[in-house]
Amino acid sequence: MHDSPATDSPATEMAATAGPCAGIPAEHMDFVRQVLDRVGDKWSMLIIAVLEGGPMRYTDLQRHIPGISQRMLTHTLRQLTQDGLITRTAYAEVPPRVEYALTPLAAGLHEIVRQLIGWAAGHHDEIRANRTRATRR
Amino acid sequence: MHDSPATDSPATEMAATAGPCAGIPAEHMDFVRQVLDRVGDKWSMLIIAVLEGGPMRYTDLQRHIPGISQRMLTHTLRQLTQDGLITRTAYAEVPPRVEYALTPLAAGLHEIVRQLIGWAAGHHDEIRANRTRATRR
DNA sequence: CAGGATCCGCCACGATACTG
DNA sequence: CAGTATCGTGGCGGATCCTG
Repeated sequence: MHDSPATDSPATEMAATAGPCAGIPAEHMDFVRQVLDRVGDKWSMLIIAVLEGGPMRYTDLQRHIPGISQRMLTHTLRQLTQDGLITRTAYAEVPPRVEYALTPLAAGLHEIVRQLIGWAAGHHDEIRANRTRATRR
Repeated sequence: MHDSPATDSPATEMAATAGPCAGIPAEHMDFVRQVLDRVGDKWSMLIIAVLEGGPMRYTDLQRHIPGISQRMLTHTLRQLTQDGLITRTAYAEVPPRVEYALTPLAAGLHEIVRQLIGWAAGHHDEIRANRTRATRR
């Protein structure tokens, strides 16, 4: 990265400025990648999806998400909380109780991801066909 | 992967049916995950973004995407071609020439991802603030 | 020029055991 | 109940060499 915008090789035709995303400066790239990674993460979206049904406790989350381990649950929960996508509320009671809930920020993200899922579902058969087609080669 | 046993022990109470996404059957889950993985992939979206500027050759792609290795370029290109997101056209010439181009299918996906990027850019500072705030802890 | 094959480091993820 | 700590492993991704 770090392509000099103005003073680069004169012979080479530049496309990095206009190519990549038609306006996304390279400085934002790493950040966008972080968001994409979070979305592409195996559990993040699952947790958000589950949380859509209302606030939930640690153990409940674990019970509602079949394959997840404590480590990953805690880890993902941390990341999401850190990003401000969910809130963590701990009640100082005799039996410790902690509830996780979505923030409005998460709603916007989830909405977009929902579109993505819709797209995936819509072109499911199409991609499926292409994929099995290549299997034969 | 391979997280969904589907037919598990009868004694275990199932939550996967109603919990996860309030309408997304578990059967589609694995497929949706595959799409999300592809989106969250480090290079896929970069390649698609670069290809938006028109068809491009192997070496050109390599030159336009700073950190990518041949292995990953070839690998990702394969996957995308296999999914029908891009097309591979090889010209039988003395200096071998291969061009990659986007399919209309990719346009739809890229459009959604663009929204995602827009969202990321829009809430960039917000997330950034939350993140640095947690750094102090 | 476009890629296949191979080796390897790294870390994301999972399973287990322990704690406040 | 809600985590933390530690260890082991798989595979993702990079570097390098070689081929059609």
